[in-house]
Amino acid sequence: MASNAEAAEIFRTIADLLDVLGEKFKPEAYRRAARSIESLTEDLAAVAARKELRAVPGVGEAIAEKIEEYLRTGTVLYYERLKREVPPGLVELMRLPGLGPKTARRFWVELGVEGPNELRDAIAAGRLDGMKGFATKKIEQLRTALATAAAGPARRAIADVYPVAHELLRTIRERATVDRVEVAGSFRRGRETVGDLDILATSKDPPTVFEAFSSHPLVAEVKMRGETKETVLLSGGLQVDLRVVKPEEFGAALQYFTGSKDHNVHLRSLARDRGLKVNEYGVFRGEERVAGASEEEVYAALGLAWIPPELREDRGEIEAAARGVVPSLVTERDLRGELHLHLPADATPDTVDRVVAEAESRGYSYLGIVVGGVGPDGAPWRLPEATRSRLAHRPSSRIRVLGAVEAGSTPLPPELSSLAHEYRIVRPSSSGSVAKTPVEDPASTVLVAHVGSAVASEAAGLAPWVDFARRTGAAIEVGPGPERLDSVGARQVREAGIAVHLPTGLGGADEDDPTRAIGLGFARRAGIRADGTLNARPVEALRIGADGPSRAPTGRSRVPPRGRSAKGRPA
DNA sequence: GCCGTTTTCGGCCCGACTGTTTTCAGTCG
Repeated sequence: MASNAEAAEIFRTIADLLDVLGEKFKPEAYRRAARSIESLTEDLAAVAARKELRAVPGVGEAIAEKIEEYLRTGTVLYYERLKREVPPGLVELMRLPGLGPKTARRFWVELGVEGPNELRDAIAAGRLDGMKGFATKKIEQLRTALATAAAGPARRAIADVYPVAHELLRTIRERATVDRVEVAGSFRRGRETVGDLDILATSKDPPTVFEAFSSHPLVAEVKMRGETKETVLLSGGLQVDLRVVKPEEFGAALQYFTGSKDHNVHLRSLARDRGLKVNEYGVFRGEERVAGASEEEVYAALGLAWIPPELREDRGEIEAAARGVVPSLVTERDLRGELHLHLPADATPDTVDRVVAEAESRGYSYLGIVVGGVGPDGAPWRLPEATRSRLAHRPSSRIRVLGAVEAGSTPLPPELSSLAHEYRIVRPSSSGSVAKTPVEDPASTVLVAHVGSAVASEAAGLAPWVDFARRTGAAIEVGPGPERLDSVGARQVREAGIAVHLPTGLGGADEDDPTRAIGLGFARRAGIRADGTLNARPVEALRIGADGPSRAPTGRSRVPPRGRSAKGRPA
């Protein structure tokens, strides 16, 4: 079964194999194509059918042909040939830390070593002794690399890393003399996974920053320490880089270390064309620094509007910024409420008061609380009577509370019922009464939550949900966790003209709860704006079937079909 | 192998750090 992920993997392996063979520029070309293919929102076969493969960034004539060959036959002859030519173990060797293509090739050619096990044997037999460039320290380094090779997955979910990142930031701020501290890298770009953390600081007293950082209890090992940079491993194995730069360099450094690599490469070649040079210290014309203190300044020096980190993937954002048409993405300030709040099963009236107060303090104007539905065991459930009563008879506040009823109220279309958990119906507590029975009016379906992990990750799996949302006017939820949409799914939804719902993390356990920030990041990576976000709309614009059919015409006239709002405007 | 409001050929980001070097190559991000 052909898939984008498999095609990307083939091209990535081709790149590795070409690396071992000593090719200079081809490997990067294949890697770039692999990255592009991975981030596509539709299946390669569909792109190929429209004859638009060449429009994918990094895909030219040769790679387009190989993609077509893959779609036709399930493999690529060039790839098969390379695999016969180069022992597969060499790719594994290259993935060891500190061991790159040049060294892997030398081991292969000079020692006949074809993989990690043979390298281990060669070291034990002393066959590296006397080899040029390999003294005791280097050999020791290889030994540890081989011993720790069977480590966990290289990239981690951003939700797992988020609390760690904030803990480190907090410690540095409290215990060192710093002016600014930020996390850069793919964390700042809001990617679904991060390989490591890049922390950036400015300080009048850099040693105190390194000291506060490396003495943190989470730090297990200092791997490397220079004058401006330190690399450590946390006890969980996560690598964290800390750099301390001068204030006048902070913007340039933040830009540089936020990436992505493709974005930076593009930016630098643009700079070269204009007689400028960009590095992590600033933008330079000859010896003269023309920008560097802020990111805005750096982009402006290149004739570009500032680009939000989430868009920096070299997918056309630089061209857009050159024309001054960077989309204004949804922000935290745009959110006006929450439509998918679960209270604990034993929620008391006090619980209700607390979340309402929290929503009020955030400046929200509505709160959709799930009052009943079908539980995980398939049985119907409801909030306790006292709690529902509290929802219905609250002291007055600016917050309008809506009662939400989960799946089982309106039949799921047959093609979805096996896939997913639920979609949602929200109904206002107008006249003070929270809905006690499911609403059957299809006009009141406002939200699809939990499309499920298998669905969220594949374009084809999401298609029935997109159709469903189009028919019913529902929005689809984006955010962390296996059952919400990631940024790739979110982009597909936006391109279909469907709105998203962003979780707010209301009632979350602590302030480091990453739900809201991560959901926003995914949505922003997908290019979603406030007008494509259901819970950025005023309560009057939600499609809530409150007062029966008589209100329908008015309701419809006030509520733009969701399909139109996110579409039809330049993204 | 890709790409192009200076190019269809000749470029392809750039600096820090390490280990091994007596001036630098390899790796990494």
